[in-house]
Amino acid sequence: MSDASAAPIAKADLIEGMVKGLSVLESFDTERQRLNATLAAQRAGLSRAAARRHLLTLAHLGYLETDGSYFWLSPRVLRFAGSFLSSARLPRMLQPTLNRLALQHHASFSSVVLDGDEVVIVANSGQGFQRAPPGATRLLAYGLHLGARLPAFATSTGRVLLAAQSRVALDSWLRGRVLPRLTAHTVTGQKLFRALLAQVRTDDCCLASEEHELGVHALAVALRNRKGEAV
Amino acid sequence: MSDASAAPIAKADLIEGMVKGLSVLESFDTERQRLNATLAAQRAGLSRAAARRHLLTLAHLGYLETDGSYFWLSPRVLRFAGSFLSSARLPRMLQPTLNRLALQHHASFSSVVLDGDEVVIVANSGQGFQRAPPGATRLLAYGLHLGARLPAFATSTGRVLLAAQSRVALDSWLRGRVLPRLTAHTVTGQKLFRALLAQVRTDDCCLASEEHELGVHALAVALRNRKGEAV
DNA sequence: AAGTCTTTGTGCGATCACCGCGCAAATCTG
DNA sequence: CAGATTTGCGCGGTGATCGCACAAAGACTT
Repeated sequence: MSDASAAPIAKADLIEGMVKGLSVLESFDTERQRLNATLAAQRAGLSRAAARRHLLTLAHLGYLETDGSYFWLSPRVLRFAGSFLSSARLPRMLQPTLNRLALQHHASFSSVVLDGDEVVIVANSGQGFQRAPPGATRLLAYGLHLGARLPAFATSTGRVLLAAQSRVALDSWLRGRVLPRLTAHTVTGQKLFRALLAQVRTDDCCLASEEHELGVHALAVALRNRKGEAV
Repeated sequence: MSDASAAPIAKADLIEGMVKGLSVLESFDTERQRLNATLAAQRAGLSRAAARRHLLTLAHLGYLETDGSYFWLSPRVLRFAGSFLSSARLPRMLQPTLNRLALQHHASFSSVVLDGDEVVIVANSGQGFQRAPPGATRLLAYGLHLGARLPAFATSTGRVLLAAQSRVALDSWLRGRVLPRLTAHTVTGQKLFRALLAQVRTDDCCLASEEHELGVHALAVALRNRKGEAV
């Protein structure tokens, strides 16, 4: 979605079959993991017959598994993740460092990049160590696996990345965007948010306490290029 | 590829656009990470113009990034990995355990599943700890990130999974398969390999020493359902 | 248990999206 | 600077895809 129409390649000359197919594949998201043809159709926004054909094709190619009526993602989709992870130098270089940090501090560290409205975790280490310290507070709970996505504006890492954007890029990002109140502590007003980003720019780091989820505190610092680290 | 034609859904009624598109997306593999239109065309086996259109479409959808002539995977492909990881219970349940094991033993642990000829890493922990022990031998080197793929027959984990297959499934898997000699220690003969699997079945675990890569030793055990653990 | 209503699987014709060709522009090379 | 090679892209024909409609199966009601 978003604003790719502004790109110079807006020749509107796209392979429709693939657009539909990938939108079907994307309709398997975190909260809806098993779909039948009818559900996938309305999620992907196309007719039931078409959705069924696409599901069948994806299953045939091995990206989905099926019991005949329901479909779910197969491990084959990890092929893309594997290719990406081995190609992008960012996660490859950072992973050992993250592991060391996690080991030393008994906390979770992640590296994220911005993708549209959300941040994507591209490298990760440390969840599962929470039971080590006596507190046993289980800080970072679920869903922080690789590839997980969180709203950029409400996370410390996302704010660092947003603060690093150019003025115009940030303006277009904020244009018409609503900042939903995820918890009682979330900063929501655009004015307030801009001030917050300015603060992040001068501090070169960002602390977010329970703005995205209650009980979760996070601190992020920017890398010369880009990266975030979460506690 | 392979033999999916044996499936009951062999109605040969597939969405061709998506088949081509995904084969383009898959042509970005571990050893070829940046492609231009011409290269992608011959890798995916279609005409240059078609490949270009597919690349453009994928870039438009955000799965690829481009500088105008070359294309590479964007972090968005991790979306699928994220969805899969949050849907499959296997990696979700195992991750904390793997982390604990890695922390306690200063070694790497992975959980894998079988996908075609290869095993895919679905959960992982511990690489990067190699510098902790005095030896500093850096055992498990590169490429063992999530989604990485290794030939099943030459890895301890793959053999455990193969040994757990039914007789007929195993027969069809082995039919006409060549077991290339990856290192001087690789077991290659079909007869020998079958005997090896039988041994694995009785031992319920498998040790592989430098059969896939020199300097790498691995031990795998089966889970009630399925899983492997690598050192 | 039978009838009825909802949901799912699939064939068919019309439509239009895609393929490959070929040319022009750009880039590299000597 | 000219030749050789690669790349970008418009055009028309062709065949793949879409949505409809029907049939079968299941679910629910009374």
